[in-house]
Amino acid sequence: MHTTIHDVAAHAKVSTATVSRALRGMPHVSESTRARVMASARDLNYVISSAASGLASGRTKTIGVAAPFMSRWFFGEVLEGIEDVLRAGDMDVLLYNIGSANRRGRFFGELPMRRRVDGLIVLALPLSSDELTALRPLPMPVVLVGLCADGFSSVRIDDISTATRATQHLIDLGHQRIALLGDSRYESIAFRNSAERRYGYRVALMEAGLTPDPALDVSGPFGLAGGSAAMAELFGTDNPPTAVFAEFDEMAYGGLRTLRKLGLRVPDDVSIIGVDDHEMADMMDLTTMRQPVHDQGRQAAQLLLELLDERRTEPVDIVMPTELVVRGTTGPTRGTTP
Amino acid sequence: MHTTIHDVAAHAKVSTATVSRALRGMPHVSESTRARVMASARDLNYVISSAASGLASGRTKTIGVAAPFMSRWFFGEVLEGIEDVLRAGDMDVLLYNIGSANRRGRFFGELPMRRRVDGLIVLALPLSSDELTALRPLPMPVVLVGLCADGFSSVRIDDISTATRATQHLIDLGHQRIALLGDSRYESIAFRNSAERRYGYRVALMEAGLTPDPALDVSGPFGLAGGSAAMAELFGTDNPPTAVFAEFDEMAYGGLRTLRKLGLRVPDDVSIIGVDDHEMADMMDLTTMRQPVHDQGRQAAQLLLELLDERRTEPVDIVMPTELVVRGTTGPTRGTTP
DNA sequence: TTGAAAGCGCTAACAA
DNA sequence: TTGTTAGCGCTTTCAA
Repeated sequence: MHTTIHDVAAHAKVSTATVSRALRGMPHVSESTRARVMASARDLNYVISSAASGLASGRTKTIGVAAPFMSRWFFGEVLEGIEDVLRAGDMDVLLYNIGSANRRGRFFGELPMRRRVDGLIVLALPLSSDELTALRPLPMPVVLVGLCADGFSSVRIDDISTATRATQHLIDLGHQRIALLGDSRYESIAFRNSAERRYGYRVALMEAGLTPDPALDVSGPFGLAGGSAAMAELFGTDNPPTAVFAEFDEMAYGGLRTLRKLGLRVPDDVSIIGVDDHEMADMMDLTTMRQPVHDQGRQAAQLLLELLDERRTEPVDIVMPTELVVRGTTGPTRGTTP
Repeated sequence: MHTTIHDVAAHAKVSTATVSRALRGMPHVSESTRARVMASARDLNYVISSAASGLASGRTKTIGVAAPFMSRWFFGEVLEGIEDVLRAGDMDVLLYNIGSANRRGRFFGELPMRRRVDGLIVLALPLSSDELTALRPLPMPVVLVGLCADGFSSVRIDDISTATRATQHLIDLGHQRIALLGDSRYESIAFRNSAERRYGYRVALMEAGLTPDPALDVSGPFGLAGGSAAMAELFGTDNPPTAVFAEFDEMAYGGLRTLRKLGLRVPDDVSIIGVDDHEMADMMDLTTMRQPVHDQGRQAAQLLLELLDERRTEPVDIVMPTELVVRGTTGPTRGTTP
């Protein structure tokens, strides 16, 4: 059927043990033997059986990536970064979509990846403490992306200071009534990103001597529609804001649509700033806090590789920088600038 | 270390063969035995070793998904559909990013997925005939998404008629000078989507008695920037079009940006239509030909499962419907409507 | 530096 | 319906 290590061994006139050693680049194989083995492998079009190799060695050369969605920009970018680094490290990537409550329950309840992967990357998922507890005894390195938790390695941005700087940008432009447009989905289990961005927003207000107005704190389900609805809520009141900090660019887009429909001009009537520097932000001329997304994926994968070969043994929390990108959706208030 | 099938067998007081049968839902196991085995497995927190199972059975319960990018909207949507169906069929998804020439060469040259997966889905990738030839002898079912080729199963839309209908929509509005804004990347190896969309555009023009003007056939690399540049090229001439058919929504967005920068109004000065109904199309108020993306992923996975358990043995070419979605970027020409 | 041989944890005949 | 047993194709001692 398939060429096996035996075929290669016979062809190269060595034992299967030597083939195994030669092909994996292990020491104590003479150069001439190694060359002969590699040539045989190539000639016979040999591919290792990962099942056999995994069974014998206990290593799968595969890492799992778990995420609550696959179709969102953030995921694709991070995944690409992860795949890049892992493939270069000769690892495969196995996907776990744990978007639905069902899937998610199974994933943390049964931990079906246990014998399937050598390591795990968990993506931008708000984790309950039960879920973290489930993950802790896993006999493999785990890296979180977009969040952090005690005892786990992680790669993320500083959501608090990012939100503070975004809000500060609006304050610097003279705005006083600044709304928060947030993601409502995970309020119950305290989605860190969202909770921290909200916190950072409040910090900026307080530092400027402004009092957060609960009426200016609105949220909707993540995405364009949620942003759209939340913005409509803000402008359904008689004392709307002059500026809005949206927790995610994609929600800002939805907000922009609502503003346009209401006939409000941006930034003349309302300023808006997001977070991400999403691929369409430039197109939408959206002022935003840029975060390195692709690189977070690369870093996470790199970290996992280091954890795997024990170049690193202690968990680390890698915080990547964010950057204010000023575009056309933020400007001075009408009130303060003549 | 880990609980194995032996532990479960001992605990349930049966042989490992019976455990294997019971857990896999095979026939000829008494209900009481099956229940006992399942209880033991649960009690012992047993997870099968896919390596051992794969080695013994020859099946990996994994399918590979190869794509030239991970970070694009189309990929994420399709992937989500694929993952959904496969996970329900108890299959894992392994990722192969073959975006770079390097990766791509290795993938088709070595076929590293040979012993790793039971089936393969190839995504929206223009395949050279050499690459198709490399794929053909694979001893596993292969399903193509977004393209089709002799002897392979596929799921796609009819690019030709989709382009024809898009162009027809512009013609119906009275336009005569209609440009094509295309993807230049794969011209050399005849990227089907692009080539067929271009062909469909020409068909519509000819049928309407219009002569395709080479000056109105522009292209740039896929994406916002490419669309932007191609549109600039169109309006750098002294006889620009009154309407533009963009092969992809994402290129239409880029085109829209250029039009806005040039101070041209849409649709008063220029109409534009895309293909996809990308997630932002509604936001951008873009008229487009909608294609079912998530569903193409689901269908492809479904097809693969059927091929795997031999409910289906012959390749099929599934063509999914597209639909004109009229929004605000297309309207009558100024010339023809007073 | 190389080889012989004992598993790794399952599945699949075959037998009972 | 259940058990026995021989592999599946590697890796990894241990010896040579």
